[in-house]
Amino acid sequence: MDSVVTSKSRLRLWLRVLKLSRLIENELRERFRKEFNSTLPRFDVLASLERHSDGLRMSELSTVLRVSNGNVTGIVDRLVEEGLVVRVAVPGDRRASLVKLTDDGRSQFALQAEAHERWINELLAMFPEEQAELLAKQLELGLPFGKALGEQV
Amino acid sequence: MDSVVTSKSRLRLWLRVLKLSRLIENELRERFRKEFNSTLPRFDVLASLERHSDGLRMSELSTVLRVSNGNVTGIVDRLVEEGLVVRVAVPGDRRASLVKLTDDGRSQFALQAEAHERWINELLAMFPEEQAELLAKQLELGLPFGKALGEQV
DNA sequence: TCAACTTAGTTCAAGCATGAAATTTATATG
DNA sequence: CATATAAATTTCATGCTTGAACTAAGTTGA
Repeated sequence: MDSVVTSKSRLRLWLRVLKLSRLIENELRERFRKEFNSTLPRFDVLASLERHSDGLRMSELSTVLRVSNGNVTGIVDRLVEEGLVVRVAVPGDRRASLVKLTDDGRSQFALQAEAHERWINELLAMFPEEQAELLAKQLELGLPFGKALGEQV
Repeated sequence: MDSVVTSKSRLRLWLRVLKLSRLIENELRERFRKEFNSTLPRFDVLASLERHSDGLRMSELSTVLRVSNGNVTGIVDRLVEEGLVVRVAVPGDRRASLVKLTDDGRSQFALQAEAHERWINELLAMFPEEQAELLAKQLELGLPFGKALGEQV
């Protein structure tokens, strides 16, 4: 019935996913700004560093977060200015640097992570836990070209 | 078992949705750039205008697309430069203007829309149609604070 | 009429994101 | 060793996005 290549159902799925993620992201952006005078990208960097307590190189950060190198440079610059992270020299390699959370960064992150989890539960409240679980599983299976890269989460 | 407010399953769901939408968006961005020397936001504007052939005001565009006014100004400026849309004066109201597709804009959009649909099918190929249908439906139900605004899609 | 308010849109500064070019340092290879 | 190549990061130009401030035009009502 449909053409060989094109399925309207996938397009519909994509539009739903996009709409949902935009909605949530916009709401989170606003809350991060108001509550913490911060942003989602900064939170993502802090979260990655929290998970890797030995620190991460700039290039590792950009792999884990799947964003460009230049992007990470800017975000880390601002986090350094704010005293939430530091760039530590790497002994064997003067090109590289290791980014680490400061104590302040770690405690800021703790606050933000608690709020983040609470907000997500609030914003996705229309999905009963069982359904959320199921949906997460279905979406996981389908992760495309997920060629075992950094594998965040 | 879980705390009253917080459910890990919703957080997991959110992270899946975010990951999937980032992956697709990044891929689409790259393809729009390479194939059409254009962007997703520009495509979104063209798509809205195609749907509303009488044209849309700036404020209507920003409502439909759920982005800020200033944002729409910039994107439309560039589309006007490229000759894909025009700003038409509104008879009764000298503050407003109606944005409309040009013939060129309409035919550019046709090309892009065909490719877009094809790409989505390719990128979401791991979801069989039935599953895509089902997932789309489940995600639809849950649309939060979807207070019957512009109702894109 | 005309001042107060509202509405439509633009401008602006800041931040995020990209890809390409440049810089600096490390590593090979002759 | 010396030079070529590769790797880690930064810089830069461009574009998207926001929220806040601003301009211009329409609307209201004393």
